[in-house]
Amino acid sequence: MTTPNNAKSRILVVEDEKHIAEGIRLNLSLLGYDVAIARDGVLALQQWKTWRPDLIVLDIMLPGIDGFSVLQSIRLEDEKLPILILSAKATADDRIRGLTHGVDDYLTKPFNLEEFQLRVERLIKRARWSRANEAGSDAKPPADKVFVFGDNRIALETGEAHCRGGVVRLTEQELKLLKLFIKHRGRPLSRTKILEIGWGYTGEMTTRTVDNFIVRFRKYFEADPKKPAFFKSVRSVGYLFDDNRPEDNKG
Amino acid sequence: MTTPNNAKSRILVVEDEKHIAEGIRLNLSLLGYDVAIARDGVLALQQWKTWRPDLIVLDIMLPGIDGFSVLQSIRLEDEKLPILILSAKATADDRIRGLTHGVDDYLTKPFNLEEFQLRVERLIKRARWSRANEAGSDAKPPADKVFVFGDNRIALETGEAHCRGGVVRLTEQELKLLKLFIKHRGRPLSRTKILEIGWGYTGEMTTRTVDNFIVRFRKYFEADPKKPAFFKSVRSVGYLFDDNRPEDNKG
DNA sequence: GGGGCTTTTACAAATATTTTACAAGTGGTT
DNA sequence: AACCACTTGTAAAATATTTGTAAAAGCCCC
Repeated sequence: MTTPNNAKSRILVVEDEKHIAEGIRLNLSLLGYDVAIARDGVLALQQWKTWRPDLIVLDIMLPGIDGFSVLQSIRLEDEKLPILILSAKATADDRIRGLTHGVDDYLTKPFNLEEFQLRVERLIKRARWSRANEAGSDAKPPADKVFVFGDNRIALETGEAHCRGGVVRLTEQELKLLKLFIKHRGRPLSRTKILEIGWGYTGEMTTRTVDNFIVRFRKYFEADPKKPAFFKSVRSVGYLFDDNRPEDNKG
Repeated sequence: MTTPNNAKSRILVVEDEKHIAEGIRLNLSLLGYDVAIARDGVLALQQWKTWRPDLIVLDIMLPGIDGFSVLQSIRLEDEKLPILILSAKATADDRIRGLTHGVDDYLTKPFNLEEFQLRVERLIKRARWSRANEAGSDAKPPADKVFVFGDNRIALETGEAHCRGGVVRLTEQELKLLKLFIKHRGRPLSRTKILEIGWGYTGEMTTRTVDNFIVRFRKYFEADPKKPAFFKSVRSVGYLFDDNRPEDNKG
């Protein structure tokens, strides 16, 4: 499967046997990764520091500093960087030793190439998910003080809502829920999620609480509560707050 | 404000051999996890739905629906939930099959207990990192996955389908089935498999349910529903979703 | 103890899914 | 080509599930 890579992920291969290293490099390159090779532990650490790879494929048997030391050294500074160990021997004890030190995956040589590729892809994918929030991405600024949609104007600080029909003072819970919807505007929110975030409930529960709030919101803010334009329900999921912004300047 | 996320992590163990299951439960409990056991595939899916575990330990050989169907069924709805496979046999092919379907880790029975524990902890830890940004605090994952075929555009996250004839909001079941087809595009899917993965049914059954969904899909997405270009039927087998992609790169 | 919320309860209404029933299609065999 | 034994397509009826809503019951704070 071709991955639509915006930025190629970087993989550092630490392996002293040149032909193996090159083989791996070739393969990962074909998968669309940016690959670098380090032939010993010192170079590995150096590369890791300067090049900041997204994944490290690490041979355990290395000249000089051995793989485990490299591993531990890295883990002192980066807890999350995915590391996949390649090893000739692999007793349970070896694997345990690796896992204890924060290895993510463990393959024994000779390994099946396809399996290797799949494992690499999986690790990279997971790391991406993790990293998503790290950089803060381009989160929509959740509106400063006043949020406007349709004919409605809501002062998020004070909870004063100007809508068709006059001014309403929103209650605390209403405001909380409304903020939640605003934050997630444009995508469906499951009832469970809503209850979890807004109420701290957990697990399965049946309550019509949320629905009642929705009813109220629709009364306040919808031109025709029977045909909601903003607070739409998504059957068997929950609700979707859709502020029909004329132009959604994305990105 | 701060979400009440102090709760113990939940682990669902899917395993039919009672003494193994209990052994695992005991061990994981001692590590401080909340453990539940499901003795077959159907129960597993049920538990997963209602209990929302943070990790699933899945035996492949199960009575009724097999582990892979359970796996696939879950992956249709949750891409990220960490899943660790336990299996008696473990050829490279088995592992590849698992990894292809989004398995996170693969252990062969009999396994070393300590290794098992370490792997579980690692998976849980990583999943926590990933989950941090989910909906808990801020922001939204940047990319919506959109699948395109013919004149149709389907937002897989929200279930909004743009097709000839306008936009349709797909129902849960439609979406689930559609994802299943997309995942298996180009390959025929037997009715039985479809029912197993998409519905959790097991055994022999006669129902026209699937066909009805197909009818609907064809109505939504086919230029000429009578001569389907995408949702083809394969006589005496089932259906085949064929997105006529110009080129399917990758060998 | 009253007033203003919030949550639960209890149905009615809306919508989705599954079954039923039958028409239509397919392939193989004479 | 006509027949048979299936298999698939489809609509409509029957079920099942999910939402909408009001009214009753709980809570909490003066």
